[in-house]
Amino acid sequence: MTSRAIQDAFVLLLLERGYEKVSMRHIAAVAGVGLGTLYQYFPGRDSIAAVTVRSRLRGLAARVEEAGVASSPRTLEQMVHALAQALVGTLLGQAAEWRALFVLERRISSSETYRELYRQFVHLFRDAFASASDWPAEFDRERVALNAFSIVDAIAKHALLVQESCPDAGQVVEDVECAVNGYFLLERRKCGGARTR
Amino acid sequence: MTSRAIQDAFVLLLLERGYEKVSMRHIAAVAGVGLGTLYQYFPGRDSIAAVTVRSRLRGLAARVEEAGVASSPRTLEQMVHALAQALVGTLLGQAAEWRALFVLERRISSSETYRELYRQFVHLFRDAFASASDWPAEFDRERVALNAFSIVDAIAKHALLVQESCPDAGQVVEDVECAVNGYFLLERRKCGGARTR
Amino acid sequence: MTSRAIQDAFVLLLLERGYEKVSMRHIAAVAGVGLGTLYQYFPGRDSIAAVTVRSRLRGLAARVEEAGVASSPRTLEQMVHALAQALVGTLLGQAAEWRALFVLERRISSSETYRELYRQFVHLFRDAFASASDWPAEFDRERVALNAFSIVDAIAKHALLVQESCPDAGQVVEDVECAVNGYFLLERRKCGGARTR
Amino acid sequence: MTSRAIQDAFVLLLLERGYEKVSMRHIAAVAGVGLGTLYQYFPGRDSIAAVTVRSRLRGLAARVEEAGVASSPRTLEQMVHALAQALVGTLLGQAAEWRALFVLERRISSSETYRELYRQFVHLFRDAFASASDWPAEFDRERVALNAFSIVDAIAKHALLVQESCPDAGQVVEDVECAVNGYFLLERRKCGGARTR
DNA sequence: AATGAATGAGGCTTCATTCAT
DNA sequence: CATGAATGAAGCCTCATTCAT
Repeated sequence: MTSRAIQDAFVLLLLERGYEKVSMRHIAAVAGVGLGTLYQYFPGRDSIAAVTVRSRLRGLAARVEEAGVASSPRTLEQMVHALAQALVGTLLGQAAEWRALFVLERRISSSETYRELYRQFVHLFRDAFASASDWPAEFDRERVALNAFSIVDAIAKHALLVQESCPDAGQVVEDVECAVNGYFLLERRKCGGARTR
Repeated sequence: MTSRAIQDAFVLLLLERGYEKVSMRHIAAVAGVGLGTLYQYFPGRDSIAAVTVRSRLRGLAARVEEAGVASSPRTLEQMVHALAQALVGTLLGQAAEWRALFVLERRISSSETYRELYRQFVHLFRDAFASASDWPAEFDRERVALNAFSIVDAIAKHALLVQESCPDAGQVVEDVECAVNGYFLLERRKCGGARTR
Repeated sequence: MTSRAIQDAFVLLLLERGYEKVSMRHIAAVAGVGLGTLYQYFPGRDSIAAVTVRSRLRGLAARVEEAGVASSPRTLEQMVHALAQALVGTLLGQAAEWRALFVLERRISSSETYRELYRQFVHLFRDAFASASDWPAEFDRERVALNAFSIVDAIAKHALLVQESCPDAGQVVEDVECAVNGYFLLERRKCGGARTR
Repeated sequence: MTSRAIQDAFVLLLLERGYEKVSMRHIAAVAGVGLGTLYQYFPGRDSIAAVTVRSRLRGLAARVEEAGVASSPRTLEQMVHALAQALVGTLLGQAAEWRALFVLERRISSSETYRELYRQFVHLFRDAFASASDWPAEFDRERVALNAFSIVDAIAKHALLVQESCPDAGQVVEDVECAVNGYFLLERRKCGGARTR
């Protein structure tokens, strides 16, 4: 599809030259379409950036959601592993591209837009966790999912943005699992303690 | 001084608008000088960025060095605390500014330039550590200083670049101390083990 | 055509203001196109000058060539007259313009470019002369054409560049014919002498 | 003298870079004075050009005048030779410089200024000729001197401006003498004819 | 008198966007 | 729908000139 070709061209050039040096002519040339065609699909330059970022993030969310949906019931730990694997694996698999997209996102989205996006991922985590066979009924689903996602997001973005050379995905997944499971443990204790007191 | 006013204006605009959207006319206006004056002090736009970043980093180095120099003798742990306090305190005290400068630096300096800068900080750490009262004579000064600085740098930049809202400086300093002192402990053990064997 | 309009505007302004004072905005305004349009047709300011000069010279060559081509056979003297008439007539007909173009050409073309251009005119003369009914078979075509063209060029450019007020074209043509025919006479004598010896 | 140093610097740069690319900073640097100093001696950039050209031409006139003044009486032919020798010798001795100055003069002087300058040379010739021992009393001094100078000027400028490589001064002087003496001959005949009729 | 820091007009060029085909 | 020629705002930079020291 043409819109997809345009977005792919944009991402390619974003990596090669940085956002401010990606011109509409470049995009059109790489996408293999006419200059005017860009304006048939997008109202302007910034829009290509915004739509591309959002579209890629939707794709990321879809992959993570898919990993969280399973026919057979799973434990919470298995679920954490599956989600972490999907998220971290996808990001580090195309590290440079995702790095560029996240940096760009910081630049173009308002904090409002950003919150909305964040919430989507949190809901996704929430639903996945809730489907786990051993999800503690006493957990505040919204709050726990938010915290869990924050942890995953922090570690993954750190791996992506800070380290010069890309770290090993397996290691990062392990770190994520460790941190999230540790968090769940503490949450359980809090709940239990509150109850038994 | 005029050069300083220009650099200050540049940093201000860098924070407000991002590098690519900082125009020479903007800088001149904010610095309160004529457009041509910019070109009396800097050969061009990129140069303002480069000199500003380097100058700020030299200032940072000076503050850290100052913190490492003391009339009374100090233990290694005290020295680590002093250096970490100075570095982290300075960075997080103006977090947004330093974030912007580090991001910009990634974009404009060659890896060569970057290495040179890194080395300066390592030497600074090396000399400070060597002046500690309990610096282990058996340590390889160069290597140990390099590793110690890398740890500090990693944790500080993480705090600066990754986290959305600025973390508490005291907490970050604690983390840094913990990590560096732990590293020293392991180094000592290695050396001791090697000797007793 | 737009490219032609730009070149015409350039020549007009070249006459009025001199090369260095012809700005892109002036050209655009006089050509009746937008500023950006200039850069659709030419990569930059110098290119407009270069292309314009070359294009006019090609036009000149075309007119001279046309004058040299005739259905009915002609004597060498008639051919010299026809070529001289075409060349001198064209140059002096728009003396100021050609003066400016030649001065500009001196400034922008490398000697290499200049030689290439010169050669084209020489070839043109060579072919025209060779088609004359009484062209001496014993003439070295290349060399004789080169010398003949050099004579014509010298006299024509003198008339164009040196004299303040434009001289009479008829007079200049006469001078040219006289010089070239004289040259042919001497060449014939040399060849004849060589043969009879 | 400072003014002279400035003019010399200007001429040097004029030869190297062409008028439009000679900047005030360049001139100041080459002249070894401060930028502001230029404005103490000349009201502006164009003035440096104008004064320099005029000054050099005055120098030229002085040399020619000197050649025309002699203690011992001389024939008209000797006078022609002396003047031609001085004029052509000076011009071709520094051909590149004079070429640049004459081209520049064309660009900056109004036709009024030019006429004034021309007249000075004509008067100079007039007085020199009048001092010749065999100056024909019946000659109209003004008119004859004007024509004679025009001839000299035309041939000398031709030699200077048109020819790529500098021609031999001796040859040019010979040409000049021949042309001027021929002119005098015809003038004498006219006068004589008018008288005998 | 000499200096050069400061100035801003003006030149070249790029590029997002429009619009007629 | 698709195209790309045309446009002009806006950016970078140079340089003649001024003026306080």
